Amino acid sequence: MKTLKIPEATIIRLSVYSRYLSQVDQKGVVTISSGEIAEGVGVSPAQVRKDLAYFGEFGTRGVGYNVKDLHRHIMKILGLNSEWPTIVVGAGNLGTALCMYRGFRERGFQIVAVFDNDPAKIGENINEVTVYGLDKLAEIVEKEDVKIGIIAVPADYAQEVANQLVDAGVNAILNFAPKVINVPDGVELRNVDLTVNLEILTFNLGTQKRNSQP
Amino acid sequence: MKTLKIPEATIIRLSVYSRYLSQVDQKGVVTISSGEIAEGVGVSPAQVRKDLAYFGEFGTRGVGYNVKDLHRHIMKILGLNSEWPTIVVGAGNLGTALCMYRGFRERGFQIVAVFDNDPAKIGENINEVTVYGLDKLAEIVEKEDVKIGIIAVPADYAQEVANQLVDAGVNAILNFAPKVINVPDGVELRNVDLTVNLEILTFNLGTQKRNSQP
DNA sequence: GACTGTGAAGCCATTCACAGCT
DNA sequence: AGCTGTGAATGGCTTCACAGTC
Repeated sequence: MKTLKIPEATIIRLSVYSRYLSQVDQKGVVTISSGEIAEGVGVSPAQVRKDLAYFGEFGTRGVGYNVKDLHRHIMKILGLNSEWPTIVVGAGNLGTALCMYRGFRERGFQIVAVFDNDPAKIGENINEVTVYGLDKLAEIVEKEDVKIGIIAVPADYAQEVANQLVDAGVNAILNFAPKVINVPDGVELRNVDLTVNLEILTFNLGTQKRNSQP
Repeated sequence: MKTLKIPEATIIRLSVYSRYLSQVDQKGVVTISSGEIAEGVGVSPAQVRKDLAYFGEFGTRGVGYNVKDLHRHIMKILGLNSEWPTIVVGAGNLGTALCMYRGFRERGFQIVAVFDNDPAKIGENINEVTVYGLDKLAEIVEKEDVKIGIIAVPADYAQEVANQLVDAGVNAILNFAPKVINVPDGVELRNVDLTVNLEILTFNLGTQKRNSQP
């Protein structure tokens, strides 16, 4: 099978393109060029074309891309043509915020349950999502056919929770705990470290000062 | 001045190394090799050495690195040897979660104020941080010497808020709104898009299935 | 004339492999 | 003997430039 490897950077950009296209579509625009997309999201036109070319020929030479078609294609590529039942582990501040975050549902990620070990929280509702004890994890993952788990617990519990998610049958994990965790082959893992991003800013502020006389 | 360009990936890893080193330090370990760091954070030993080599010679050949020294050096490189007063704009779920998030304060990012336009929220306290109207932005940025602003408002307001932050004198912006925003040269900008990360997972789940017969 | 799709070139980051120090 | 620091080699992503299509 001809599966040339796709750069992760390309996937990130496709995700950005798709959001931009849905904005443009809502304005009623029918056709768009790689240059206009590039302008709208801050990359080069060649980059846009190259990214799309990994997956097929979606445009018309001399004309551009049909906005609706291209948007639909990208959503399909990203696997967003169907719903993804998702769970959050950790009903603290971050976990609660994630449950309430609208952006997830808008893109097809429906949070079907939250898990926490604090008895005071179990049984409560966060934005119509019920908090369960971790002992219910496997049961709900199976019943709701959950493939994606989000870890929003303190760093010290992250690995343990990851293990439980894997055992329960989850295939993909988004980890918000600032700790490196290990998962078996075949389980997808991504880490979002909120402080890393602030630290890149402070690093850049430091070098900026250093380079400020041209 | 000899300022060879540092890859951003290196900065991200330095941030991860520093957290790992503080864990190791707390266990009382005095010396560590590039191989052990690599093992602990999931990269190659050569990568660790290369990353550090951009900034100087911190190790001892034949021995390794002194944990405390290396940690201190990396914190200095990242600009984390002093406190960074920080503000959050948007007192919704995400903004509230960010204010309550302990990880920020642990690394020296102190959130000194939150801003929102909702009169019902103004004057309230979130985790000892007061919510102000946006009209107080410039005043507080100046008074508290704030360099970093975090945007946690809906996508449609992100650019407007970014402009106000820049006008108020903020040098660095962390944007959580799923929208491309523009800032003038000299202002550092990073975007954290929570849904992008989920979408990379779903993309990978899709290709995984496709490649599953070896 | 305008814009896509794509091989080739250029550029940047990672890995290799070994000299140099303790 | 063990481990760092680093030039050289590799691999991968981005940009260039142009042939192909409408």
